[in-house]
Amino acid sequence: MGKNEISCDCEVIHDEVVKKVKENMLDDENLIDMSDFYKALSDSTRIKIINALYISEMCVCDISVLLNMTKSAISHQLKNLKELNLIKSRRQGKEVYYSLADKHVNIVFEITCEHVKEK
Amino acid sequence: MGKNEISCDCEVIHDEVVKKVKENMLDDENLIDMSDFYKALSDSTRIKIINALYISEMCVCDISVLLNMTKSAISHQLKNLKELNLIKSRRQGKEVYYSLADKHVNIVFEITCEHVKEK
DNA sequence: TATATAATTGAATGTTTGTTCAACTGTTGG
DNA sequence: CCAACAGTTGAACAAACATTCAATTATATA
Repeated sequence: MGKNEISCDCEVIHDEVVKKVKENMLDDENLIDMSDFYKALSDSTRIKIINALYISEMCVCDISVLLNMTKSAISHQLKNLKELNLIKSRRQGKEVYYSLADKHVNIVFEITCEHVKEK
Repeated sequence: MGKNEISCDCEVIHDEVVKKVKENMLDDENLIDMSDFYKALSDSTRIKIINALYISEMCVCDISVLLNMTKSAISHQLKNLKELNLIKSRRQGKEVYYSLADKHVNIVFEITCEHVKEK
């Protein structure tokens, strides 16, 4: 299928609107980064982890107990969050401690928290 | 399985930390609302729609052309976004125009946009 | 060194989800 | 009333994903 082939099933109705929006939209790359960021927070286990780490640095065992889930399940989700740069980790002896990566994460969490509460 | 049965596979290591976090975490209900909100923005099609509506109110056909997708696919995603109160709609003749539900959506979009750009 | 515990990993499984397809509803204008 | 077009809907399908399970790595300590 050619690059410019049209796969929508209609004609444009408002040329100027589509043109204006096309010119002002973010790049695909930025938008995909944004959706990936939101994807990280779109699961209830992961948002609970973020909420927990917002309050305090924690090790995997403690998070497991807190959320009443296996270490394996938690560890998989921590890996997801780390790969998306939302959290960071440090090892101290046998334990690995996780915390939020930076203040951006805090801020977005807070803003959305307020947004949801006001509904 | 009983409500209080433990399904994690370890013992708590730092009692005080877990206690403190448990006391300060948001309610499950709030956290699930938050993850649902993020879920709405976690797909690249939906975030493109949000970005488009951030710039201008649009009808389904125009969004289809803009994103080069079928009206059906767009309509399904618009339904998702509307059920989560991120967008609203008004019918004018044959066309249905969609726009962002309120300023909260704008704000969260802007904040995350900045966050992602700064990485 | 051997053992115990913390954590990670990969494969497997069941669930969720995005898009397609075809049929349908709602509205306008001839 | 009917034809044309905008939009919606539900079922089907494939892809993505969360958790489980079993095996493995890493570290501390007896």
